[in-house]
Amino acid sequence: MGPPDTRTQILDAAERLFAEHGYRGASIRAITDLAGANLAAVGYHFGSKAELMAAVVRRVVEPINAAQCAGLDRLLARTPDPSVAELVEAFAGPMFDGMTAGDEGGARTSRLIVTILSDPAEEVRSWTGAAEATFRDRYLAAFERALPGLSPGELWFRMRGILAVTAVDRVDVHNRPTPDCVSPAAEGEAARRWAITFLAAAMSAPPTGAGR
Amino acid sequence: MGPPDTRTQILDAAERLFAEHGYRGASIRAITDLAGANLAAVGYHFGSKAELMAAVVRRVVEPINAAQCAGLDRLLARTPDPSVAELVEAFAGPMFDGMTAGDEGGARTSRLIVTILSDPAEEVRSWTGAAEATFRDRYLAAFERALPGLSPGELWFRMRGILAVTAVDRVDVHNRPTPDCVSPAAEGEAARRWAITFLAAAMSAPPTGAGR
DNA sequence: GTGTCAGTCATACGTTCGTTTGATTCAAAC
DNA sequence: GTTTGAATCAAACGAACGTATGACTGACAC
Repeated sequence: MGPPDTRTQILDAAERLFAEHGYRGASIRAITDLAGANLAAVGYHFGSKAELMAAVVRRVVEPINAAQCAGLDRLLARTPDPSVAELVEAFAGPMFDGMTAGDEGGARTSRLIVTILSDPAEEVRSWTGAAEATFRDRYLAAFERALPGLSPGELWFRMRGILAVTAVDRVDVHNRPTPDCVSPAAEGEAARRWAITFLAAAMSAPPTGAGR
Repeated sequence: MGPPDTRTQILDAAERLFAEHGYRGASIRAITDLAGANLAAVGYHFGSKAELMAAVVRRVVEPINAAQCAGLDRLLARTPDPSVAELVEAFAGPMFDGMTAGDEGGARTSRLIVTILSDPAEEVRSWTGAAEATFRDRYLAAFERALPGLSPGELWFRMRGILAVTAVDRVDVHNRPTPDCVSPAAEGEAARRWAITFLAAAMSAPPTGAGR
């Protein structure tokens, strides 16, 4: 409730500008201006622009990862063999939570995640906490049991498909949305249910035959 | 067979470096160095860096769009009501074609497309030819007929899901691929079939109920 | 020979970038 | 009152950027 400290205001401004203009496109001058802070504050509080980006990403990704992890725990505590739909909901659902406050229906956070995923800069790629790899493997194992007969390669492909849809599908990839359609980003709850439906069906598809 | 002219070599180098480092991350100095051309050649042949990017994108996207358009024509010439799987194949298939020569299994071109889709720079977004909007609406109408009962908003969401999966799913979104899995980007043909399976099932999902 | 012109070249300009520095502020500690 | 240390500030640094300029090259036309 107290006045937000400079560090937090810089994080907020950076999260917004990194999402809007990408890592390279957001200068620390623009960030500190938006935050109402001095140019040197980034160096003082974070060390460098790259470390600021890492802090921003950590703040966004960690709660999502924690929720994904907790969701799987909750699921496995109930049954050793969750359904595909349950696994999809537990994995993809958290990406839609906490994306509504101050965020245009999640579009901004989604764009930030896309920026992270697609930015080829080496410094941006070293964002993930150590926890990510372990719980991801746990999901992989759970999906593997729910989808017998699926090759490891195809399962891996499909898990990345979940990431792709949840992240990309909420930003305006087309510059001109069809006018007679409701803007998907405007309705966070609808997007969530659409995504779960879409992905549960996709994950449940029978294995691709080896033949042509 | 003749010696490639400077213009083409710059286009090749730019396509590669834009894909690897993004629009802002690839300097025209690095591009002209890789192309073995002079720094001023970009200005001479293309006018500016933005126009170079536009030329690169046009060269990559136009054959894909043409193939998507032709695929729909071929489909509609056979039957007025193609199946969802046929429509998915016609729409997503061309994104996997012509991505094998000189391109690491399509990963590089995919990354370039992701760069285009996700880069928030205004100048990058004005890439699409006028043809794109029209044939996209034709696909929209065809999917609408094949999927009665789907709201326009959800249909729109699903079509963007196709783009997300075909583009993102072939780049290494995770920095550490699970070691015991075949790298998906390495096998272009497998990725193509996996994507079609994945997306056909996803598109064919029943409409999301209005209820909670 | 002279003129023309597309292409290439070295070089420089002005801007913006990330980072660093050293002074300054100010509340708490003693 | 003095000291301390975290925090903020204006200012400057060198590097890299996109772009512009003017000279040079060589083939072709007349």
